[in-house]
Amino acid sequence: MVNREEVARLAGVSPMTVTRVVTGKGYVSERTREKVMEVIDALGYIPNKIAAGLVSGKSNRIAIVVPDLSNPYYLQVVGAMIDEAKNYDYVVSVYKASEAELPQVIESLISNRVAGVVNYASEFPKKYEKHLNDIGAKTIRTSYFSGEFSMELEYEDAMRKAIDSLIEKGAKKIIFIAGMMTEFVSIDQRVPFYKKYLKEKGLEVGEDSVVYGNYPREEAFMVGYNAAMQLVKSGCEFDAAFCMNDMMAFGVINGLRRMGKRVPEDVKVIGFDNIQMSAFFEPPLSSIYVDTRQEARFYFDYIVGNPVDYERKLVASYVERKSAD
Amino acid sequence: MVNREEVARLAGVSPMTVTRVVTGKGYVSERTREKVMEVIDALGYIPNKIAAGLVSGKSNRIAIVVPDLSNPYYLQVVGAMIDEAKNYDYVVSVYKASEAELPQVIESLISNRVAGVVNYASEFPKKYEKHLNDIGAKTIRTSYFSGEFSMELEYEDAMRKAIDSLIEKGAKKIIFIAGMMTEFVSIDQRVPFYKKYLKEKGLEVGEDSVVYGNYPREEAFMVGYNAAMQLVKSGCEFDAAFCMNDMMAFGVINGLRRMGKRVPEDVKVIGFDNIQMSAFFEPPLSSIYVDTRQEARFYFDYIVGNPVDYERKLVASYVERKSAD
DNA sequence: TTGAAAGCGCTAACAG
DNA sequence: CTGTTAGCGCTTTCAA
Repeated sequence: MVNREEVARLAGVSPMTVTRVVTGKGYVSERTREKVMEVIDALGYIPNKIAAGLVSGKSNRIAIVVPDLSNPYYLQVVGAMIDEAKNYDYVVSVYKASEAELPQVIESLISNRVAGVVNYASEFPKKYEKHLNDIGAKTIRTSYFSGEFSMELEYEDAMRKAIDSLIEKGAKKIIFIAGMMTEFVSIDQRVPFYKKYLKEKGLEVGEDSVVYGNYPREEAFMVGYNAAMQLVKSGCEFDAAFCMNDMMAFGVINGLRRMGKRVPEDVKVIGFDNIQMSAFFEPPLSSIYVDTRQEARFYFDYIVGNPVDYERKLVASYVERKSAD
Repeated sequence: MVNREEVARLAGVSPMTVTRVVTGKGYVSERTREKVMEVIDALGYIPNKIAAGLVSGKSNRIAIVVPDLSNPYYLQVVGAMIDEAKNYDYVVSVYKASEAELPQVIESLISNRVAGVVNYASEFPKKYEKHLNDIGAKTIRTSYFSGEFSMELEYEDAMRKAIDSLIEKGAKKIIFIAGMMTEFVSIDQRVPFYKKYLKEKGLEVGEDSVVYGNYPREEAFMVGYNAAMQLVKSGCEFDAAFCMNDMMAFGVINGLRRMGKRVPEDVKVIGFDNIQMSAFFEPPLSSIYVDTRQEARFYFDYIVGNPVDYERKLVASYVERKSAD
């Protein structure tokens, strides 16, 4: 493999000059730069970033850890991160990790000196806090779990609109299909707000109003599907369901259908995330969402240390479609 | 950041001994090993793989490059690769790259000394062949494009079954929605076989029998959606459609519906990949697929250099569901 | 079974 | 504007 030294020799300069040309840092005369570039092209020299990273202690890698690759929402975020990363010559790696696997993944990230970690999987193990700090990695727990990277997520307005609309259309018993284990949901602001607002509106909120589940250990779709079947079998008389994400909502709709219920006639369904498919599903799915591109941009600005001149706040919107009509 | 030297000092051994304990290579007495492990745990020492990689010239990273993150099929493969990777302590990074972006991505992979690249995006630029070879990276172009990593993909049997079934149910004009640009499809074996077998069966195969498109520049779903609308608008009298992948098929079904056609009554639709959703879509989608886990296993065996004692051949299956009934 | 020396390819810091 | 020196933290190789 051709290295800096070889380039330097052929170009008749010192290795350091080659570095200057390659990194674009420091002064190099136009003539020298051209000469060096020629040699680089001729030899097909590709700098070894491993070595560079060793010295500088930095890498240009950003990791994004998700619990469930079958959920298009994460991929939307990943996609947005990747697009954003191109502007800064960063590279995004995706990891799938359950809560149990997270430590192993984090350790690997530390070994590899990532520049930043966006973690949708679960809490960062406390144990690695110092390490992550030592290597200067910026950590972000997804906003759903109000993390160390503070960004305000304004869901309440959108949820209010959604619930108002359901009530207006005659909904009496609105279920929240959280689909996750209790511990997960407990850090999320949506369930508490749902309860609060329903009470405010004088609607019934019972023990059975929130359905927990096995997500992300199980795939969102299946969680929703099974939840809906269970719910109907148990004789619960609900006429609307909020789902923690769109994939879950698709599962719920299919589960309901399987049990002979019609959406939206018998049960109205609303999801979160507004993934692309939602507009095309049958029936088109109502959903609440925040702008993924924006979300990615926030994360990125934080990780690369861009000066932030805007308010760190994401406001959710409600999109009504046939599934809640 | 605590390093090998510090561990060595506290454990009263040489740095080299620490390395031996950490890597598990070379002889260390049980007593020494225990002592070292204690210090490692106490200090929370995490080896720096960047440095290790620099010396050894190897990494434990495998890259997988896809053209379209919104296509669940790729994610299924990615998921399978990740699961497989765990058995070998490898890490999988995912990259999204259009044909134009591929060189940049490959260059980055070379700079970072990846151990292997699974490339679904497009052809490897010839230019980097030598580099990839120099760093010992195993390259795999996806099997769809009969790549340098030879693995036989047996689609014909499944396609034959699918087409037979369509004909049996009265299909007269079967369209193939390739959805990709011509150059892409030209390396794929499916379109030629489709044409050949249709002729064999005495069915009409005209200019308009294969629909090309903008995938992966555009998302599969949208490509399918638009293709279906166009097709109907153009007055084409087709009664069945093969789609290059399931997401495209979903798009097609929704496009048809939009134009007032019923699936499967007016048009029968079959996809490729058999992603999880397909079983739950309305109507459930017929599909042709190969076993993703197996595919991932093959790739992995090749990359890590496992001895291969099985035939490198993947046989596709046809799953019939309501969309083609 | 353990240790010492050499160096991977690069950047940082300083000197010219 | 360009070069020199000194490592980054680890593995490889050889010697004890």
